Formats: sequence, C-alpha cells, structure tokens
Amino acid sequence: MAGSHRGGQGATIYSVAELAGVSIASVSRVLQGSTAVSERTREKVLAAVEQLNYVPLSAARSLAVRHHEAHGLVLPELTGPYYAELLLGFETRAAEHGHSVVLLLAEGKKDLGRSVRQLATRVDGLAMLGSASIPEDVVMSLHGSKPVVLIAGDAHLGVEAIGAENAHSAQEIAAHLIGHGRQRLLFVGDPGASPDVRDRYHGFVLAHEAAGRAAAEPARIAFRESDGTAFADELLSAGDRPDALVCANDELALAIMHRLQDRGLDVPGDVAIVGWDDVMTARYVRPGLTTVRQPVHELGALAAERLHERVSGGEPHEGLQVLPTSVVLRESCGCAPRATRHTDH
Amino acid sequence: MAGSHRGGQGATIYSVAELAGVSIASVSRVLQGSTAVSERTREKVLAAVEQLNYVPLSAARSLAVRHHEAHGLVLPELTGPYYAELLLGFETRAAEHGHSVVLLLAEGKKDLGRSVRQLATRVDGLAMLGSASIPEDVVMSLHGSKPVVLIAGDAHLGVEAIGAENAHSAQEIAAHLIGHGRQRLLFVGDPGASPDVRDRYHGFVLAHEAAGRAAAEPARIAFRESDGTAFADELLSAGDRPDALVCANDELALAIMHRLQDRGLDVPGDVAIVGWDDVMTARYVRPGLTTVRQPVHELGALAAERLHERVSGGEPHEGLQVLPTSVVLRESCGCAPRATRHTDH
DNA sequence: CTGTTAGCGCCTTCAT
DNA sequence: ATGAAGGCGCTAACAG
Repeated sequence: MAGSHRGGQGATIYSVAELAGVSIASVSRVLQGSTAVSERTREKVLAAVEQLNYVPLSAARSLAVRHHEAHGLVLPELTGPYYAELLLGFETRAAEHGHSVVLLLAEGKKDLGRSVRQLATRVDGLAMLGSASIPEDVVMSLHGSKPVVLIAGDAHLGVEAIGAENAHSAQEIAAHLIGHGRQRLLFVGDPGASPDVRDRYHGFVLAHEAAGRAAAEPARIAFRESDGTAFADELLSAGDRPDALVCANDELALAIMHRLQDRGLDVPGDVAIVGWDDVMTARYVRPGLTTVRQPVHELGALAAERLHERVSGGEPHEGLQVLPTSVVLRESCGCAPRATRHTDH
Repeated sequence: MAGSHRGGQGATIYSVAELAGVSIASVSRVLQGSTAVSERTREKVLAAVEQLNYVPLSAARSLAVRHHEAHGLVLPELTGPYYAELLLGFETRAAEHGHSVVLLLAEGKKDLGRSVRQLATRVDGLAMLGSASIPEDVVMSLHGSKPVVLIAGDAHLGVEAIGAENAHSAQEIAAHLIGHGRQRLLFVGDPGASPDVRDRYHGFVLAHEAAGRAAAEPARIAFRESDGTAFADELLSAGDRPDALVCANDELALAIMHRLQDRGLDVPGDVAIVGWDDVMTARYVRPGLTTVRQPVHELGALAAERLHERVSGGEPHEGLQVLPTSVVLRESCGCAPRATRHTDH
C-alpha cells in the first residue's frame, strides 16, 4: 500500500497518510475540516499534502459522499452570443458555489436522451434550454430523481422553469411599429420552434388586436442567417411587400436587412426591421437595429443558483419566473437617429 | 441490499441484478459487452435495465476503471465568437469519442491553479488556451500525470500544442496595406497579452522589414470594445494620425472603425482598418471589414482529437502543429467593393 | 456461461 | 484526538 511519492499524479489519501505518519482518517479530517484535529497532525498532514500535491480524486469522493459537486447544462447549440452569454452566467455562478459544469450540446447528438441520462449520472442537477428539444419523457424521468431547471421553456408538470419576458416586449415593439404608421407588419420566425418565439408571436398578435387589426400569419423560417438571406430574396420578388418586419432574433433581422439594402431597398424607409437579443452587430450596423435585450447572463446565473438551492436541500420554486427585458430603440424601426432609449419590462 | 424499484433514480447494479434474477457480474457483463453472456440472461438483464431505467453511476464506474470518459477545457473567458466556436468544435469531437466535457472559465477565478487541479481530478485530459494564463507550474505538474494540450500557446517543455497560423497572415495583411500605398501602419493590440498577438505583431514587423521600413511600436491596448472606442478617441485628437490600423482582433477593429466613422472620418479613405477572426459583424458592417479567418472550430476538434489519442495510449505529438488561416479581403483595407477573395496560409 | 469476491479512493461512524 | 473498519456502486479477475 505504499504510495508513489513522485508528483501529484498517483498521490492518494494513503500516500499522504503514510508520508505524514498518520491514518487516512486524519488526512480526511483535516481536508474536510470536519472534526477537530490536533495542531500537530494538522501540520504534518498539510505538509504531506503540499509535498505530494495531493487532491482527492473526485470520483472516489463522489462515490463516498453521494454527490458530485457539478451541474450539467444542456444547450441546443452555441451559435450567436445568446448561448455563450448564458453559459458564462451559469459557469460563473456555479463556480462561486464550488460546482463544476459539464456541458452538453444537443445539436448533432444521435441519441440525445441517452446522452442526457448519461450526463445526469455525473452531476447533481441539470439545467436545460427549452429549445434543446430534450425528449419529454427524459425530462420527466430526470425530474424527481435530480433537480432540473428549464430555461426559456414552459413550466411543465412541476419542473422548475425560468425565462425572459417575451409577450409584453413583443407587443410593445409591434405597437411601436404601428405607431410609426406601418401598415403591414410581418412576423418572421417559427412560433413552433420554441416557447420563446411562440410567446413573441403571441405579443405580436396582441398588438394587432389592440389596434383593431388582424395579424398576418408568421413567416415560418429557421434561425440561421442563410434562411434570412433567402427570405429577403423572396420578399424582393413578392408582390405585396410588408413595410415592417418583426424578426424572431437579430441574426435573422440582420441578414434580411443586409440583403434588402444590397438590393437597393431603404431601411427603415421602405421597410422597418426589428429583432431580438441585441447582439453586438445590432449596434454597429447602419441603421442601428432596434431590438429587445434580454438578461441572458442573469438567466444563466439564476439557473445555477436554483440548482444550488435545490442540491442544498431547498424546495423547488413553483411555476415560471420571468426576468424583465427591455426594448432598445435604434433607427431600423423608423425612429430618428440617435434617439436611443430603452423601455423596461 | 434490496434496490428501490421506482424510477431510474436509485437504481443500482444490485437492483437490476435482483430484478433480473442474476448476479451483478452478469449485469455488468451485458452492459460492458465484455464477456459472452447467454441470450437468456442478456434478455432478462436488458429488460430489467429498461424497466428500472438504469444507467451506471459514473463516479462508481470511474473509480473502478480508473478513468472518467471526460475531458476538461479551460478557456480564459467566453466573449466573442472565438471561444464559443472553439468550444463547439471541442465538444462535438469529444462527444463523438464518448467523452463528456467539463468547462472551466479562467476569468474571475480567485485560485485558478486550484480550480485547474481540481478539474484535473475529474477528467482524463485537459485542453487549455494559452491565453488563459494558467500558472506555469500548474501546467507542468499536470503534464506528466495527465494528457495536456495547449491551444494557441507555445510548445512548452514537451507539452503538446496546437494553434492557428499567425505570422504569415499578419505579414501578408500588412504587406497588402503597404501595397495599397499606406505609409503609416499601426498595430493595435498588446503582443504581451498572448502568443497569438505576439506572433501577429511579429508578422507585422516582418512586412515592414521586407519593405525596407521600420515598424512602429504597437499600441498596447486590451481586447474589449470599450478599449477600442477609447483608443479611437485618442487617435482623433492625436497629431500625426496613422493611415492604416492592423488590429489584434475584430472587436477592436470594429469598435475603432465605428467610432472613427461617427467622428466623420472615412474608412478606408482616411484610415484603413483590418482585424482578426472574421466575426459575423465583419461582413455586415460598411465597409466590410478585411480580416483573417482562423479555423477555430477545427482547432477545438483537433484538441479533442489529440486528447482522445492520448487517453487511448497514443504518444504525444511533438512540437506545435499550426492550422492554416486565410485573409479575407473586403473593403476596409482599401480594396474596391465586392472584391472579396481569400488567400490561404 | 455465471456467481463470488476483491478492490478502486475516499468518507464516516464506531471504538478507543 | 485518533485509528480501524465498513460501505458508496461498479468492474474484473477468479473459481466453478
């Protein structure tokens, strides 16, 4: 049972115990700070730990204490600043609580359900995006065995959920467009793609109802830039062109705006365009893109916080907590240049 | 030793063995596919596994097999598309090999060394960005005990390193600017911040030497947009303004360009600007930003691949492998509109 | 082919 | 205050 004393690699609790001339129990004690230890042994142990560069093997510790000090985060993908920011907020807060984060990207996984269950095996709790399309039964089977928090998803059968406000800001931004005198608004994005988009379209419809008008059917296209570009081309060749586009996210809005401009259209003159997320490009482009900003970082941090509460024995919060968003008015909606102001929700 | 049969939560190898009416060894066998098992028991086990929704506890398995089926990735931060893309490539490839990825963000960690060592405790190998400023001794202590690959860092004392080409493309882009008749080029970014920036500045100097000119000292500013904006203001009030800026990354280039334009300068008329990374904004902005594109995704994937090779018993590759980059010519350098073309390195 | 058993490294009562 | 010993869940010999 002699431990190899060279480098922190193979150092085990046994090797430090041996080096320090004490029992492994004592080593564990000073490291866990659980029970009192004599100053004498504490010093010897610490010295040995230092010399051997010892760090307890996480798997062994996990097995013994029956938890992992780690959280899982499953994201659909990683394009655009949204997910990165969310991940950042999550990792930061998780780390503050001493938790590692193991990441799972849904995109491209052949058997997502299996991947998630496998992930669940090495963490204390999971946070997942509603748009990651995790099989419903997988979520439910996890829930009950491990803390689960859904981000930007619906509050399902009792699983904790958090998200950013959507409907109100959508209604506001659509109403804003109508206020600018726009007559034919079009919602660009697929409400079926995620709860977020669904709620945004809902707000869009509400704004129309409030104005005594009927909302047009949404243009159900995907999120990527290429989809936006293709859509812009369609728009160009279509007969009755809308004079305002409410896009499900900024990537879409930007791609469409860029293409339209290239083809000689004036934005916002010929057509106003607004998006969602307030990505970096939104403020660099001309005209500046009017959009709605979400507290993405906070959302990530909140998810980590909730998980922490849960593994610490806390009760799950009920229903869905929604974080406020704010619409950022720039010029693409028809506002006068530099009229930048925000409205909170 | 009776297992709780409700839900996959507490299901252990014992509970499935009991349910299936076999020994735990048999369960392990069919799950590991190691030794042959009779069709009869295999079926019983599989049925029990299915019914109990059993997945082996990763910690227990890790302890027994002495590896984790997970890789660690330590990034300095997560702003901009660079890290996200790298992470994406890494996670994707890691997942293909059946490895989980646990992420560690260096920024804001009080005791990075400890965090990294702690991370090392739950993974089979680590990949880290050269710019994450991991203490040298920590890297070296890890190296030798676990596979380590450095991304965009220097090939240190035998640790495996990979990166994207920097000097050549920097030299080319600087020469390109000189070819446009620019007289006073300025490099914006701190060569001391990372090996990448250092190498880029080196190429910048090389281009000057090749043209029989002396390169100016770099403007040593940080990476963020705010730094760029502040720098642009400085430039505006300075007496002898450069007529071409080679920026260490696109965020910087974009921020500077935007501010300069706001203040009435013409880009590239008054000053040409080029950047690095080819972020999304680079192609949306007017004029389009000339920049150099790096195979970031591939870099991440390669890192994961190398780690996989190593944990599979492969020998570490020697020296530093560099992936080719390509300069993307748009208009901010002085090229005529739409003259988009690439040059590979 | 299958069951029994000895660890993997660590934490934690339980005695001392 | 300290050591001895059992157990966390799983894998891998080792016997049958």
